[in-house]
Amino acid sequence: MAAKHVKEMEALKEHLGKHQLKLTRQRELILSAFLRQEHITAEAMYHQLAKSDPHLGLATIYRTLNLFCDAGLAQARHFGSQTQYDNIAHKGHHDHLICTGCDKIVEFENCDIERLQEEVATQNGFIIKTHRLELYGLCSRCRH
Amino acid sequence: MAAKHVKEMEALKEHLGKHQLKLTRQRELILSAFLRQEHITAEAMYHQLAKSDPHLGLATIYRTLNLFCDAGLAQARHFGSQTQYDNIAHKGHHDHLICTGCDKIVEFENCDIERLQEEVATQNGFIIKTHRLELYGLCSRCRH
DNA sequence: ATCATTTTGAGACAGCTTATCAATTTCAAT
DNA sequence: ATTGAAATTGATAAGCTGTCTCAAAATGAT
Repeated sequence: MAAKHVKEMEALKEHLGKHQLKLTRQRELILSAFLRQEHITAEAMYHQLAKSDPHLGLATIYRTLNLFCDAGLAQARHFGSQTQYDNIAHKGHHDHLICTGCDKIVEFENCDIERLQEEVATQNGFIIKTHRLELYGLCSRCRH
Repeated sequence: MAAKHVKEMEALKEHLGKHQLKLTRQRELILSAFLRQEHITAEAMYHQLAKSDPHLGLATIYRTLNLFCDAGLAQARHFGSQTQYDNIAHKGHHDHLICTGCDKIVEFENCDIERLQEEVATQNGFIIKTHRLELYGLCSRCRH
């Protein structure tokens, strides 16, 4: 367990304590790997951790990532046919401009949009954990 | 085919023509049903259309809804374990607030966000055709 | 160290979507 | 209107993602 993830480790322990759950070697391992990512799928983590622990089961990874969601450390987001588990602590979110002509993807960040999103959420009694913004259109080259 | 959906019907025909695809009774039927919805799952449409055509296959509905996505009439959105097909013409410009606690969906519209999106796109040489904005978080009840 | 409780790993299982393929339908060219 | 190549359909098998089952192992309070 890297020292820099102590805060998240404590948060997990607190959740475990409150719900009569136990701290296991696997949960520590998966948390450590998870906190290094911005977002990851269970399958990707399964392959990534196969080196560290070849016997770590896929079901355990799913269970543990869902546990992280319950503990407020992760956020599940359905993307394509898979579930992405977002690292809530991770900063530096960016959105996407996607050209439907050539599939080019441009990443961008806009504080004003983020602020307005918060405003909308507050008006509706929501607290935002993550978001997804994708703008689909034609880039300058594909516009002809 | 209802007369009010002529525009979408033309758009579909144009797409079919460009890709050597054919206009079938099923495609007309499914388009007609789809345009009456704001968003729908393949399964829901399957049951809904069972009255009109008991032999219409589920696979055909999936294929056709995906065709509508290619034609720019629909947009697939993965939510929970299912895929929602959004009616782009009907939906116009509204986005979603999604509660990850109870799966509640609140639709909203915000002109300022739309304007900023256009701004970002212009700065990057893009012309937006559609977009998707989803805010994930907890609603007032699930926040505890 | 003991022992009730929780967790794990492996595979079975379930839900949603796509692939397969023979039979049918479409549509451009007669 | 008929023909025939190509696309589409319907039924179902197969694939993929994620959850459930359960015996064996690990945890942690005593």
